[in-house]
Amino acid sequence: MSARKHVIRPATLEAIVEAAIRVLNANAGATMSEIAAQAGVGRATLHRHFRTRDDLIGAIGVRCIEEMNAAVRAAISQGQPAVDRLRAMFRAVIPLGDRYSFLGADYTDDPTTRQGYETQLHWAETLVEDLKEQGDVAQDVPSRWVVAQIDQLVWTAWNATAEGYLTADDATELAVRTLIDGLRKAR
Amino acid sequence: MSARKHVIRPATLEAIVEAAIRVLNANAGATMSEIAAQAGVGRATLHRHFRTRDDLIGAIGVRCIEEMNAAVRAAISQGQPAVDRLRAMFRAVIPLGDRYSFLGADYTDDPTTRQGYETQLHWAETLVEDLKEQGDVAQDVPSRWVVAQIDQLVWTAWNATAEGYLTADDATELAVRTLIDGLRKAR
DNA sequence: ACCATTTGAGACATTAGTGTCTCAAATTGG
DNA sequence: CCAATTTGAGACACTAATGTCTCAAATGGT
Repeated sequence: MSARKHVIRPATLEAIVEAAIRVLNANAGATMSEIAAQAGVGRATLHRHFRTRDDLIGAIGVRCIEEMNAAVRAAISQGQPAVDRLRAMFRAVIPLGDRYSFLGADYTDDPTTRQGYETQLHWAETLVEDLKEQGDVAQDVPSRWVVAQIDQLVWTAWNATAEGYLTADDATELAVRTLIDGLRKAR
Repeated sequence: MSARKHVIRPATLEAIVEAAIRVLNANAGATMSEIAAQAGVGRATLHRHFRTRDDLIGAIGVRCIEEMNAAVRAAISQGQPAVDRLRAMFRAVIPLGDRYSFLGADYTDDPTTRQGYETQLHWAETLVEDLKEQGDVAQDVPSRWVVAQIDQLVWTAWNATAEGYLTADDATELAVRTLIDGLRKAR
């Protein structure tokens, strides 16, 4: 990101970023041409505002992560019990699945992205600690396992809604239930 | 796969396949040169036995899937209760994680691969049906969700052992427990 | 309506990877 | 130990994508 002489037009920026997210989620190896075409923008314009492909990927990576962190922050309130925070987090993040799922595949080493990711991780870790304290998760389960499980559940839940066999709400409920109580039977 | 005039030497074939699996798991976009180098083999030899890159990927894809299916088949016996089959499957598959994890990323449309994948899926589906019948999984949970969960658990479990915070046995046990009973507390 | 500035289109050089080929050297089986 | 055949190394043509540049045309602010 950066433009010296050229100032990007907001509409152009918007078109590029949205197209890039859309296209890269469909195909992590998509080319600049494809992205430009989908954005309805000349390929040169892409390079004008994002010198290299990595710049572009880095920029939208940052955007997605911040979008996600913002959604989570907006969805939870401090006093809530841990399980409710977990549920709120799922509810906030699952609808965003189709926007940020490319982040896993198109790995970037951008420092800002990495930092945003650290924030998420840290947030998840404290959530897990709270879940343990309140007896929602057994103490003997490694926290890293729980965090990994939460990550995977978000992905599975997004997939389930994308494939259409669950609504976002049902997926949220099922994710919480799977993590805490398992699938044996409802309680 | 296929060689008209040249017959591949078993040692060469082995070196190539193993290197390809290793390298592609580390980096799904790895080049033929990298694979050849890692196999200690000339790049031309790669092309001699696998005309195109897709041929190579297809071939090792088939190999991995068959390896996996064989491991599962060997690990379970017919009369077993569903939960035990589930456990046996985890135990058999988790150690193979580092070999077949590239299959998800480096997507191939090879018909044989696809068929092997269908076999796995079908197998998993009947397992889930049996789990439901025996009351290990609630009837109201969509089977696709359960299958997806199992898939994810294999991956998470492999990851956990790769990162070293769980032994293969502990990961197996935890995976079963997570799926059936959830993480609230041991029973 | 004008002027400054961004944009689109296309030409261009560059790079990286693929796939083919040839020939000398190494390996294997008999 | 010899003959047949695979292998390695390098040259080669080809393709696809990246990134740069220029200039005419569209756009937006005033």
